[in-house]
Amino acid sequence: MKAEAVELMRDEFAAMLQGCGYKMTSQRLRVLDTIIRNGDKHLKIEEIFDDVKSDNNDIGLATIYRTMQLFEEIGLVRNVNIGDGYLRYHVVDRTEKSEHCHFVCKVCGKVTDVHKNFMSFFEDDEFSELEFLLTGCKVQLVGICKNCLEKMNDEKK
Amino acid sequence: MKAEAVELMRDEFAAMLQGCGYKMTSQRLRVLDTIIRNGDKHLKIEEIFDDVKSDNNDIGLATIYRTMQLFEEIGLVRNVNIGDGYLRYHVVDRTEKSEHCHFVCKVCGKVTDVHKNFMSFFEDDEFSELEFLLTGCKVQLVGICKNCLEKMNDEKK
DNA sequence: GTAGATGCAAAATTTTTGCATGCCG
DNA sequence: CGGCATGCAAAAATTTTGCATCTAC
Repeated sequence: MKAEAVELMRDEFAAMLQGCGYKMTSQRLRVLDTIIRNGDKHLKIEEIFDDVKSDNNDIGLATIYRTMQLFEEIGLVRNVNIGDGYLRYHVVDRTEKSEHCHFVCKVCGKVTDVHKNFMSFFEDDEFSELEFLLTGCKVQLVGICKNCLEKMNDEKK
Repeated sequence: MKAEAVELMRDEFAAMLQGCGYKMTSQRLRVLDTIIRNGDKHLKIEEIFDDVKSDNNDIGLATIYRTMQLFEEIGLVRNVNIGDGYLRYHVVDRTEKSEHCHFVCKVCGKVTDVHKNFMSFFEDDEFSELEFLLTGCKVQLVGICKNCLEKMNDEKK
């Protein structure tokens, strides 16, 4: 998504915020821009902070924390936990039927989105015995990415 | 698993440690005892700390951190991330074919183990295009547990 | 005896909070 | 204007580290 897209979304974004009793501010718009430009990067707070600051305009770290909590609350982003100890976020794609899953390379740590609906896996009869209401699922695949596999092969030679 | 079981495991445990160049200590044995007695509780560091301390014998918090890192390294435990911001651990059951998954109640936060092998879900042809070597998967189911569902029903009445 | 382990306290990290000031609606 | 938002700094909370001492092997 390009900067123009962010520009176009601006009104819709303001409406979302106001609908929940929040205000549109330049900081929130700049954070929105950053997370949309890095839609698939699963940025952590510090990375969002650095990116937002890079436009020669200061912002407080606390504002990033508060803004991401707000974005999560209004359903704009979701947090991803790849086990590296940082809060990471990705933009929610409303056209997806269910949350996508993440493949994490255990060599380089890179996260790759896998767009596939897993909910159906968990909605069959086998699970009816579990006695709870299932509303969502998070799937994390772990392995070694193509890049790292190639590097490992090169080193062998 | 009872205390006797821990006692019986002691030699095997010592062998595991020594095989990796580590020493058997009373602290490590007490931590082992705690995590085995609470096998399905997914304790966080502080809870392990409190439990180990409760036998009227002091231990340092740093030791718990170092011990859990060690246990993870030798494959005795695995960390679970239910998104509450704490490092949590569960004992690895070597009789399970793959890692089990966790159901997290979004009302009370309780974690329930679901013993089911999901790896086969991800090993079919649809995934061959993904271009990475899949070695494991973590599945987290989210919903509302039986207890909370009942409470919600009671409140309606 | 020696290398690894512990305990304590200090440090480092990450995240939250209080409060004066600023700015959206 | 009024109240929500921001920035800063201080505080909290979690985890790591350094070092003297201790202990397993």
